[in-house]
Amino acid sequence: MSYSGHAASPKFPPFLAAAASEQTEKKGLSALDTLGSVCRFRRGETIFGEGDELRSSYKIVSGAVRLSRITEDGRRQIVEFRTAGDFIGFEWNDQYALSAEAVRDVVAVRFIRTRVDRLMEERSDVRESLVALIREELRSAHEHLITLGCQGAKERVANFLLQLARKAWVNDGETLEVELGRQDMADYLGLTLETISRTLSEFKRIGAIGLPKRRQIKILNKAKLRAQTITIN
Amino acid sequence: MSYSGHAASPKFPPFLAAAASEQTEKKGLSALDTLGSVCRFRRGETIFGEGDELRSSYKIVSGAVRLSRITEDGRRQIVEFRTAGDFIGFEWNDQYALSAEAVRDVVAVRFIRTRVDRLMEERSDVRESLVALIREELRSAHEHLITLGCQGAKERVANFLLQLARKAWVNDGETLEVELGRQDMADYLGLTLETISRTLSEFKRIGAIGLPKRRQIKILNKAKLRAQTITIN
DNA sequence: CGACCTATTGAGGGGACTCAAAACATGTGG
DNA sequence: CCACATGTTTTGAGTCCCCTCAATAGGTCG
Repeated sequence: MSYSGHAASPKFPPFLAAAASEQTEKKGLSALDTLGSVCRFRRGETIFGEGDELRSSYKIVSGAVRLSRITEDGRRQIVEFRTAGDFIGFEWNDQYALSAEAVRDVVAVRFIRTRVDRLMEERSDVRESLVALIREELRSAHEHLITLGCQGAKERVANFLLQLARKAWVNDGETLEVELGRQDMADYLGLTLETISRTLSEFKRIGAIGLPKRRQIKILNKAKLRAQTITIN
Repeated sequence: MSYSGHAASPKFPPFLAAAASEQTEKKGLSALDTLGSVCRFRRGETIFGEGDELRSSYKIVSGAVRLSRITEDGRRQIVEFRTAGDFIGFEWNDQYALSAEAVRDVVAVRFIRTRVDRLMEERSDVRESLVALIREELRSAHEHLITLGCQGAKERVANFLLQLARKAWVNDGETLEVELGRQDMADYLGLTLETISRTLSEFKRIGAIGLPKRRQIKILNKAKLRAQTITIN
């Protein structure tokens, strides 16, 4: 992802604006650009909570966010991770259906809901794009259902890594700069952190991945990983 | 569910029209009524297939439908069951993201997609209602993710039964006329049919449910069932 | 009645969980 | 810079839950 000429500039607001705008255009939502304001969240901070009144939505400029639900008895299911260029909080009406927390430091653009609603009424293209966003979320949830309903641990982890590699997590060539703890991966994949750890260790043993340091995963051999996603059964 | 005075009438089309209309109004989609045509599907019949071009959407008048995805290697995940009053095929654009099959004989109203689109452009209330439908689907998928990601077999089955009881499956007082095979329940809950069978047998043993005959489940004690949904952990 | 499909029940095995300890990172204050 | 405290990750041992395979029972339909 190139930030045109701004990457070298130390000035922050114009840099962010450029990055934000570039990302927004891709989803046909450049009309939003005029009504957002930049904001920041520290790692671990809550952006919004499940059940809270829905006042604002966000576009992520940098960092990563986890969207999750907690059951009454304290079990957590992470529904999705969102990264640079993704939108959060647009998929509901009155209140947030999921909690959003910063997995690592996040820069985002905040949109006041009432203004978004007004824009939606005026511009059918924005409306269409936002509905497309919800549809995409639904598609992704269906994919996730298959993971949790049909797959074994190795399949889940391997698919997850390949999924991350396709998204914005890739740093240089193949190193995933995943600022994700084992517990987060576990809660996303419906496993325990020990199972995640063991599975990653095994992938490392067979040379599919490398684990250079804490919270970094290097994809060494996609074919071997893909082989793990197939169960002979 | 009462069909006003028509229930006694043997004439079919007006009866169906009344039932259909009544159900549609509840979701703010009565404007659809004028452009639908009644159609039927036998048990097991495919209504539409995943990946097919999206030409029509449906409202279910009676019967039940399963929405599912099949993985390349043949595993099936049922995403949702839909019954009388529910809509299917409205949540996507170009092609169906899920397959729909009749679990038992289905009477439905078919809506040609192009006409629905035209109506949506004209009437913002219809548009709103259809987006609300997608949102509801998304909420339901999130609920399902928790089931598959966090719960044990007994919890899944117990919750499922209570869920059915809340929906349109109830016949008389408490007997669920579930025209669902064990395999369907298994594919919905991410279990095997043997586990479903064993779990139901145990619920029967403790007096929570009765299994009067094939494909009928009688809820005898909701409290006991609810107790099964809680794991002391 | 017999063929077929679905459901139940049993025995055994395996995969993921639980509990626990050790290894490793990261941050803090002396 | 080191010593220490804290939090995360890895690894091990043992258990349990659910799956697999297999046989039996029950229902339905010709």
